[in-house]
Amino acid sequence: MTERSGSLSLSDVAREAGVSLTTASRALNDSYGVSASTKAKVLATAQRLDYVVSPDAVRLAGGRTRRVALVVPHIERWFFGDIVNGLTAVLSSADLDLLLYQVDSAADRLDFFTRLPARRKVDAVVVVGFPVAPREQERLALMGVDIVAAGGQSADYPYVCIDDYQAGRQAVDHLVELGHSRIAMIAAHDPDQPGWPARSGRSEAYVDAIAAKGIDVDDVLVRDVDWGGLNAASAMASILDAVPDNPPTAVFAHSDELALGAIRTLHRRGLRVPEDVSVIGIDDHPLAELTDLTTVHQSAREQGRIAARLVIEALAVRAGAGTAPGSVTAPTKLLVRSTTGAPRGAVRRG
Amino acid sequence: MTERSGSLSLSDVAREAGVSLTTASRALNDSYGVSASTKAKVLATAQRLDYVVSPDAVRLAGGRTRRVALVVPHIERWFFGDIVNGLTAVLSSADLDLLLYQVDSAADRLDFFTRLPARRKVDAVVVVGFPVAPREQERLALMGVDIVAAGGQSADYPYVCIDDYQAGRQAVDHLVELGHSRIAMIAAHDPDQPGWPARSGRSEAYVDAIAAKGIDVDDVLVRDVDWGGLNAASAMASILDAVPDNPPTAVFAHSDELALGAIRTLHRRGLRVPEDVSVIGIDDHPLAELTDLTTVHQSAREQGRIAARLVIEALAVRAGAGTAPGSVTAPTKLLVRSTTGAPRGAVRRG
DNA sequence: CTGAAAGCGCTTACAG
DNA sequence: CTGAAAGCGCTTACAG
Repeated sequence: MTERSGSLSLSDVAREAGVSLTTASRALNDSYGVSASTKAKVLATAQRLDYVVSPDAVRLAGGRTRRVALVVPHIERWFFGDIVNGLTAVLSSADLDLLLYQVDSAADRLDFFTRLPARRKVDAVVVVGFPVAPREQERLALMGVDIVAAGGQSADYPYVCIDDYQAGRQAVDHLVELGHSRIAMIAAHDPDQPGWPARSGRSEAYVDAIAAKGIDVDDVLVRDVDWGGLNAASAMASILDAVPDNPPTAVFAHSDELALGAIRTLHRRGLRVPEDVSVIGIDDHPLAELTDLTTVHQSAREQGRIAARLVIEALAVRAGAGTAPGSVTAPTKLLVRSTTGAPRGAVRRG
Repeated sequence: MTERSGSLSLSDVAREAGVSLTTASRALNDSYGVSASTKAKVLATAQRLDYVVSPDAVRLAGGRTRRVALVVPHIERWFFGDIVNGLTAVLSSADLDLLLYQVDSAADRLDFFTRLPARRKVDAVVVVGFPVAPREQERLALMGVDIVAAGGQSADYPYVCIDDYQAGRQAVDHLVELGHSRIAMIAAHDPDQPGWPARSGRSEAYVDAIAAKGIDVDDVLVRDVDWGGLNAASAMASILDAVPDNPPTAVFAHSDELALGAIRTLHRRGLRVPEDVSVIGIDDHPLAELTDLTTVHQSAREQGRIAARLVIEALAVRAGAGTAPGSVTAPTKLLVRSTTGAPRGAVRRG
């Protein structure tokens, strides 16, 4: 029952500094109407006493909570984990706490969106990796919290994400430039997050890049799978089985994990990478370096950091400072390693 | 400024139910001294009105926050991410919120341990993957919060983790039983988390398993590296270079990522796995399945779930119910896939 | 079993 | 520029 372990309150600071509670509060909050000298005195006292504000009291009294909710699916996956990593780093340096809500399934989402709004627990929410449905947007709007999207766009919220079409072009154009014309694609989608439109940018890029070469897309070379390396492995096998006499010379996978799955199947079928088949992914997953996978790099961590900054800016605006945050598109970059090369024919020609 | 978006308070429920604020509070909190009928009436009213308690008010008034802090390093790594996944799943079903604190460096830790205690923001803290130093234990004790350790033991806190020695024995014994006697080991440690003693259990197991066969450990076959596949790749190269005429016939890596790094070097040196060298890891990382890696399986997610239950039990005890949580050792299991086999000699003998 | 009252630590009109 | 006072939504002695 040793509840209060020595932590002192604002009134302690006020008394010690010789001012009223009101003034102490204003000084600490940079409110208007406090002389410079008084403010300095209060700040110094607070510092000396190691005073730390009680977020709960602030919230109850109508102030900000200094808490932000992070709504994220599949936190165990590299991309999301790295976003969280970057996010927490800058959020904590701004003295903001992070409430984590994992929403893998549709049920989780419903639960989150119906529960959070009940009592405002946070000042802002960061939605990672999935689009917010119209009804969910309404609930969020009702709360009056600031919202930021990371790893994708959503509604009109400020966002940070890569340009999926651009990333796709970087990957497929690389294959095309190498001389490939028979290029397979393994596209991914998350069955629990239907309607995520961004991913399709990668598919559009594939179609365009190939069309630019005057070739029609051969649907038999395209597979759409649930997320996961194993599914990609099956998809690759399925493609190979469908065109035994005329296999693709290259594979564009929507992600590195998918690419790794495809490579596994290729190896099992006795095909060499890249001699027989080139493979490229997107992400630059930590394992991509370990497996010498050619890929299109993106930094999830940096996107997390940017999302945090977007939140901080939005909070500042609300507090009457700064300007509304603008969305940012994170850069992507082709990283040629050892899983792509010129197709056989091209080599022979040399 | 539309602050309160229709969320109603306990007094609304009390009025509606025709009881006092006090009684309403007691009914909702299962406190003693409320007739069954009154309690039922209050509960029904609260339900009907969609009442949700304000955690901040509760906390301020001296109640519980229903928040738990998770202190975890490297959340982007599979093991930690999966622990978080399991943890959030059961915590949220118990209506507990999770505050995430990432502590990768020593500076992060200092920051966390000095800041959190200032104002109790949580009822419990789950420490994942690193030991709590004595001074940190003191700060935590001062807060009067419940503490649970996951992914390792720490002080006298209830914990959930695997038996590292046991896991190590399962891995090395497998190699020994296959007929290997020249077994290398790539051990890992996190430079940012010195003093984590659990890992050494894996090393002890290596020594014992080999000694049990009457063989002395050859230090030239052992490397201790910073966490990460690339470091393991270098370590493997270093081992091979050290004993060019008498290379190991098997490698025991402390984790799957390390094992994958070792395999990469083996392949680059033209060595086949498992024909020339067997490799085994520990974890059963998602990629282990994709790479057919033989390993010792452990479920990080399950450990996360168990940690959450430990927290819930501890909170119940504090509320006067249930019994103190007991620590649990999560099971591990050898999973033979395709990276281990009998050594050449043994094969020839057959 | 039930209720009136004080208090948790702040912020914010409202008056100087 | 500064302060006394009310109130945020709860819990918990203290009295019935």
